[in-house]
Amino acid sequence: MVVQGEISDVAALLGDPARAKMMVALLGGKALTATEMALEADITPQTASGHLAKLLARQLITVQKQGRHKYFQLHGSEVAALLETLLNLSANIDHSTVKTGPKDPGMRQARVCYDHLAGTQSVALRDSLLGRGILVEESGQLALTGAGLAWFKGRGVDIETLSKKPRPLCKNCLDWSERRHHLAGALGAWILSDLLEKKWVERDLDSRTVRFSDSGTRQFSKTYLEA
Amino acid sequence: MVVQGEISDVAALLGDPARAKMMVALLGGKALTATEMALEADITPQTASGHLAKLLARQLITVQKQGRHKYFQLHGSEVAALLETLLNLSANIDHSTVKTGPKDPGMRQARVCYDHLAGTQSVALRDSLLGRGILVEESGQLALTGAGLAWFKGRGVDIETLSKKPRPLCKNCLDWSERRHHLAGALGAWILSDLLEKKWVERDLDSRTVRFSDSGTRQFSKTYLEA
DNA sequence: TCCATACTTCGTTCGCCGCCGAAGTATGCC
DNA sequence: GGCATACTTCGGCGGCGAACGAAGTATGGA
Repeated sequence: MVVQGEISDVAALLGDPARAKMMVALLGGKALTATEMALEADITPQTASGHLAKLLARQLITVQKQGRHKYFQLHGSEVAALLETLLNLSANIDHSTVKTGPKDPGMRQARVCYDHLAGTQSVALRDSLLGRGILVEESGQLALTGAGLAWFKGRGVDIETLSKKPRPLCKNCLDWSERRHHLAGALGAWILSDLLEKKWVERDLDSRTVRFSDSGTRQFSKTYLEA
Repeated sequence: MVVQGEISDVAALLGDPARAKMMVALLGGKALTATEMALEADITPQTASGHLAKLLARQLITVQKQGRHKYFQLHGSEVAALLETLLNLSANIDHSTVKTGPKDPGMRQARVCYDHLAGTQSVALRDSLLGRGILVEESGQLALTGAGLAWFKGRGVDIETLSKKPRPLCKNCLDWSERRHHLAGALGAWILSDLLEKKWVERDLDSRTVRFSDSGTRQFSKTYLEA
């Protein structure tokens, strides 16, 4: 009996189309039930149940039981990062002819990437923050400047608390559709939750798409995009 | 016929134990021939040939033909990063009881991680550079300081040239055996090649292990580890 | 020219695993 | 209690694909 975890075991779990679909569905960040994921992957609940048991055994996902429902989530951002890497690598194939990313224009424009925003809007956001000296990029790494610290504090962000988390504050994340970096990390996560709380954007019920309201677009643009 | 690359296709390639072994063998950074990899994975050459064709089709590896030999390598550091992530995730399983990393003490101490150094020595290296103000870490991101720039220039590193490459200069890379970060990126790669060129370390012929010579240990310690 | 070596292609076997139907357990609502 | 819903377990079917033997194609050296 093999005790040591083999790299092929983990990869094989993601190598099944149904399981992969289920995992990508979880990339949306929402906790999903077993039946929801079964629908997502076009399989019966009992098949999904088997898959979920395997994913749990390898600790790629976590469960929370709530009455007769079981809510599944990705096991931390490490697993999410693995999925992102896979998405980018699989999109890279034959990059001369194949259009990258989703076809849905709404999803191209703005979608959830585990816990932060992705899509054209989010690439524009990163560009703007860099252009205004709120963020700097040094040898491929993002960092908050002193001016940026003040700026975010003025917007009500508790940077000290965010910094204490065991994850980078700012992080580049390669955008699946845009092929450019957008802002991830604790700060990226904060911005998304802030947008949701302020109701500038609204999550689609059954996809990763997020929709900007009319006033949300205006306010987002004024706050984050205009110099 | 599916044109768009599916994430499960890539994962499935790494999901086969034989193929996974072949890919991990390439993590050593050396180009290998088909038969060498067949030996590594305990399969016959014709089976390996089939695997390699599939890996090539998905552009996870590259070939270079040289006479009757074919030399295979990983297709860039993106693929290497994917393998690293998988290694770490699979080692994470049952972390309460399972010893992580390799059993070979030499390999624990120093080994090659695609193009840079890994193992206890390399973790010590990063700690020392941070402690001496040559590198700084800001919200999980490594960066070279002004003092560090001067220090590396004094050691003959052409930082300008290194910075021009489309990859981060300094990068944290989670160490498989140590579970702590070591130094990766263009600078990490430069240090390894410098150690090899100066003959302070020598690569093992058929593993990822690198061995420090007696004088190499002394000089490495004096140069990089002592304040 | 002849042989050895490196790699590939083809055909066959065989085991694993994803899948569903049917039946079983837990939970909540009326 | 009775019924619906969510999830699980079991058993058997079916197909994909990894593996090797055998034979075929390049390359290099004697």
